[in-house]
Amino acid sequence: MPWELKSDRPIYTQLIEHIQLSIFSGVYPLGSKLPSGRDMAQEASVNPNTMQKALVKLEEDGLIITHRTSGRSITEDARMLEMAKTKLAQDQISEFLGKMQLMGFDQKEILTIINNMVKEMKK
Amino acid sequence: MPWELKSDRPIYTQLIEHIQLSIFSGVYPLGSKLPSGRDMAQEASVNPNTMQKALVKLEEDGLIITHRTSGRSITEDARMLEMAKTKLAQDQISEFLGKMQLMGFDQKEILTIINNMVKEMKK
DNA sequence: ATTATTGTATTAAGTTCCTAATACAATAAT
DNA sequence: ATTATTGTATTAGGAACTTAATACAATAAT
Repeated sequence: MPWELKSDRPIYTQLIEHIQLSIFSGVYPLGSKLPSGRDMAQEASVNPNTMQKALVKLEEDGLIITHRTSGRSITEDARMLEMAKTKLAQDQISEFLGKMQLMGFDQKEILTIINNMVKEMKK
Repeated sequence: MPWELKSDRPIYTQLIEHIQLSIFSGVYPLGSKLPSGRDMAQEASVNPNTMQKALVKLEEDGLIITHRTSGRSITEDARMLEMAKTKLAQDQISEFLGKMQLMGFDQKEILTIINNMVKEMKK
């Protein structure tokens, strides 16, 4: 899968999303070793520090583990990965619900609008 | 209601949210005249241009109307206001669903997680 | 007609964020 | 022991954004 980096958004966030998808979809299996940061940077045509920033965030989220001098690997624990995935979702949802409340929507309204939009998407 | 401006987020976005709430909750009734931009800026202890930026955005969203030299007013049309409110919600939801999809979640998963979180919130 | 009040445009200063260049540190490989 | 490879830290340049200062334009009020 190519990296398809655009300039309308920070590169490192796009790297994060790309690698997340690679992990979730099994491109990098559980426990497998990742290419070195420099190699990944070169493959994505990106400065090593930019890739570094993405990888550090992914470690904070619990998706990958770094071994000081021998590279990084995907977490071995399937439940850990599923929890990390759920946490990512919950962070997004919290932020989303917070904004909606700031705009004056209550939970009932939010659910109604979401259900309508999902219905539209399924058409 | 005080303005309660914090420094962890752009001021103008907080002004937008504050004024939105004032409109949605009826502090500024439909069709009523708003204080001048300068007055509102002073009341919020903010530079006039910062308030200006918030007001321009609110006009783009269809919530208020500007009369070149005689100030601004809230839209008179209740349906327009309701539409503007819904559009704000839909913009948020689109952005949210987009991020979730980038992270690899499908619609079913998204709905499941949201329902669980809303259940939690109601406790 | 004059003045005061309104929104608008221009410009600049300050800040934060992103990206890159470079050097450093630790250790696996030989 | 030496070397190559790994992640890390530091620093700087530049871009984008936020806020502010100031001047301008139009018109309602007098």
